[in-house]
Amino acid sequence: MIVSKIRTTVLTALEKIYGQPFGEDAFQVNQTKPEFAGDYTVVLFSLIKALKKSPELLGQELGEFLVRENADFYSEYNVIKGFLNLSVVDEYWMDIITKDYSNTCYGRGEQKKEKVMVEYSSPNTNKPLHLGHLRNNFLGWSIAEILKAKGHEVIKSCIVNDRGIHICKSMVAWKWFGNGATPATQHQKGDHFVGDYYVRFNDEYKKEIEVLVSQGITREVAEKDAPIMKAAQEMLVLWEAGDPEVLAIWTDMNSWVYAGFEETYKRIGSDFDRTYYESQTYLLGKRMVQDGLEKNVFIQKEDGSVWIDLTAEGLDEKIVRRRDGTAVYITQDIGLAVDKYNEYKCDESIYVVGDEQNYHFKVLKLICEKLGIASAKGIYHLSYGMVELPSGKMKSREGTVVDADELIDEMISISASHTQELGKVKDFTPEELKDLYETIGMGALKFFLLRVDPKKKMIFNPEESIDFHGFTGPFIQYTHARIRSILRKEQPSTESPSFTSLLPLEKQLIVSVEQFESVIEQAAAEHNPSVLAIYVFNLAKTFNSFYTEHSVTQAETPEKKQIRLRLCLFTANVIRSAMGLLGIRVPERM
RNA sequence: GGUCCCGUAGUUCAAUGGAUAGAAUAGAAGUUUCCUAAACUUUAGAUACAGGUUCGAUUCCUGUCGGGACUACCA
Repeated sequence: MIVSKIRTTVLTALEKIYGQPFGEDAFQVNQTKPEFAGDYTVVLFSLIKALKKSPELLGQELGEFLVRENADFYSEYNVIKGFLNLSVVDEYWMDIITKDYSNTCYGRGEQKKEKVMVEYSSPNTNKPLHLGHLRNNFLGWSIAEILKAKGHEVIKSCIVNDRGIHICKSMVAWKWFGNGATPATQHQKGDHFVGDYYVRFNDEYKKEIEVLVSQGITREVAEKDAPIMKAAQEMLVLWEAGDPEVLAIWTDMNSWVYAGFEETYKRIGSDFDRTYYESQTYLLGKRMVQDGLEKNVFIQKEDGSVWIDLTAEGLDEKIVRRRDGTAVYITQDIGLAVDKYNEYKCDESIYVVGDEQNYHFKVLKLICEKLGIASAKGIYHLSYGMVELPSGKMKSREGTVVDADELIDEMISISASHTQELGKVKDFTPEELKDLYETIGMGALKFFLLRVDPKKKMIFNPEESIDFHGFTGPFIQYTHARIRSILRKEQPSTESPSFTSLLPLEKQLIVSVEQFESVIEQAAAEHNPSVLAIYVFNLAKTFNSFYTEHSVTQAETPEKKQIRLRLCLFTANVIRSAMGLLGIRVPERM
């Protein structure tokens, strides 16, 4: 990577000129702003105290030394205030083009020893997926791929939250109001079918509370005593006791949901190496609670409920087992952490879960540490912001959600109508068209959700459809299609072209292409796919400027043509590769 | 009440303490006998407010105002 090469030469120079060693991060190396001459810039301010030099003098001495001692690498320098701008010789860039223009694995790292688990998606089996889940799925999948590209061994996992009081809620509603209906009888996708009963439960629950309140009961008591809520709680106890009738309903309803999920996962490209089920991890969790009780990590209250006291850590008391002996959410997460470690012994275990659960994961990590679970220190909560509507948070219970299946359908149909309007692919077969519409529609959707820093909450306005122009997936896909169109006409020859100096836009393009490796590194280190999205957009933009300004097939000279053909192939490879890390396909034509 | 997060162009997003705060979109004006105009070029437009730290603050600290999350025997 060029930045580390520059860093090394500067460190060597500082040592040789001033006899002072500096650390790796003693100064910054940035790309030079376009309004100044140079490729990369060394920021000198951080060095002036230690060297007792003015920034201008330091810059002059350093620049002069670098250009003299590394004449095969630096061509010239200039100093403006505390900024040393360095130009790299064209031969260096030509060399990269010659060496890697057809390398489809360009920028990917060496195999490392680290083993990482990425848990993502983690659906509840009581409702269909919505836009928030899509952000989770796209992020988790992308981060796993980015870590693979960095060279890590990655296991994608999924915990299905298939038990618990929330599942019992939809089960009770189905039992009371379903009259034996099934997705087949209602011609409905299974996850949507079950989700409707979850909503029905909450509607009935609210009604019951109002009735009780009107009878003079306080709201707090009413919320506890509402018959439908009691029924759900009783059902959970029966479920944990293995009651055959309850288990039968549970098995049926879950299988309906799974069928629905499978369809959606297939469309969005989510896949898992290992799927865990909460119904199988909660027992281990309960054993760990028992274990912790004996170790005095947990305390039991008079009513039988079990807690952990985290007030010394600045947190509260947290329940880990209910009064009636049933497991809560965190109980199974403790069991799962143990399970995962025993099975894979990963160095790091990443949980892709929304930031509303920051507290939960703080607690989980603390509990695991206190219980002496080996994997505790490797637990990393990749906390992402919620997707909100202009009116605020989406709530499944209140039906204010953007349904994943509907949104995907809409994106694909918009991409179809755009494509038809432009009429560039009239010779495509119906199958090819279907594939193209999906590639573009999903590309727009995935890019939309991944281009934003995961940590930040984002706003989605359902009134305005997701864009297909500008900073979008289709913009980049289109750039790729244009390049492929050139390459269908002509391929770069395998003979090395003779050296020609690079024009500014050619230079800009190869500089951008070269950054791919360091961008992967940054994305992996920050667990942040958005840096890749921003990068690949800028690369495409740079290519489009180049494309408008310079003809490839009609280049000024045969040498120029060869260089440009290579730049085209190189750029197309990096675009495909970068988009691949975001889970987005790029078409040959569009 | 306690803990934490966020306030950047009309809008949606950028900016490891660094140069004149970048993009996209919406607005205005242009570009197609020439490799795909889902493109390109030009233009106008923003750091909530008040202090502090320093060579330098969107970034760090304090306060004010505004918004949000968590603090469930929900998951």
